[in-house]
Amino acid sequence: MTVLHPPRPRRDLVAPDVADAVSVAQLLGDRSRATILAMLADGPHCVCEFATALGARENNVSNHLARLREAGLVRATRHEENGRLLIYERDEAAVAAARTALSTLLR
Amino acid sequence: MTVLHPPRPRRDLVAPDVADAVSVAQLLGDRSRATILAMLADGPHCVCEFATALGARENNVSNHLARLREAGLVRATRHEENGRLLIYERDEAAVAAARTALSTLLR
DNA sequence: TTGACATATCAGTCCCGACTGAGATATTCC
DNA sequence: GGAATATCTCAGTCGGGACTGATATGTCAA
Repeated sequence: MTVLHPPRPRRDLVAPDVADAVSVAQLLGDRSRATILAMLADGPHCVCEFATALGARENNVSNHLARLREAGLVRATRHEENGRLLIYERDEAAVAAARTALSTLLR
Repeated sequence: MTVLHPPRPRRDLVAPDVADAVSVAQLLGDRSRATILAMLADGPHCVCEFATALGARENNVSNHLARLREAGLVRATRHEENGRLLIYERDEAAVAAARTALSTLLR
């Protein structure tokens, strides 16, 4: 398997734009946020469920959810019967876009 | 669109294992490493080509390549005609596994 | 209305990881 | 052999981001 490459390095290569994929990867690069997104794959959950599953404090989890919210990957609604609970669910369009960005980067 | 969720939070949820996807995401969460992987999508390159394309110093790029090497995503071989050059190429199997891990996380 | 529950916000601390500078190793050319 | 090129390694610095502690906001129940 011969490696094809000019004997003289090219100095005119331009770096592709990877900004979108990088910002998504930064979000997924934290265990708490990755776990949250994985748990949301099979339905919505409230903050305290993430906290107990992760063994993390709720304000900590809340911070991570804020990051995911600002990125548009999740959204929050109040529970209809128990209004104390904030129910988080994935924004499937945004998640699909994130998946595409990462897949494209590794294409 | 009604949110389905029990009025009492579940305390028995177990966090899924996301370790593989997280470590891949941590690698992609840096602009330099993401750019390197993207550039490698269309053929091998040497360190100095990444450095010029990124506007980064070569020892810096070398550090990022070491991280990618340790993760098994890339490998290095000497150039046949110009042995001073180290040619990096992607390990397509490892890249495919990384893509799968991320896609599964966002499934 | 008071208290408990669920979550958010904010300031402060701390640690990991990206970058720098310097020096070492490997290869080619003269 | 010695100079030049290409890359690596390592110690040190610095900033961003994750966590903590405390407090604020909103909701329900008695």
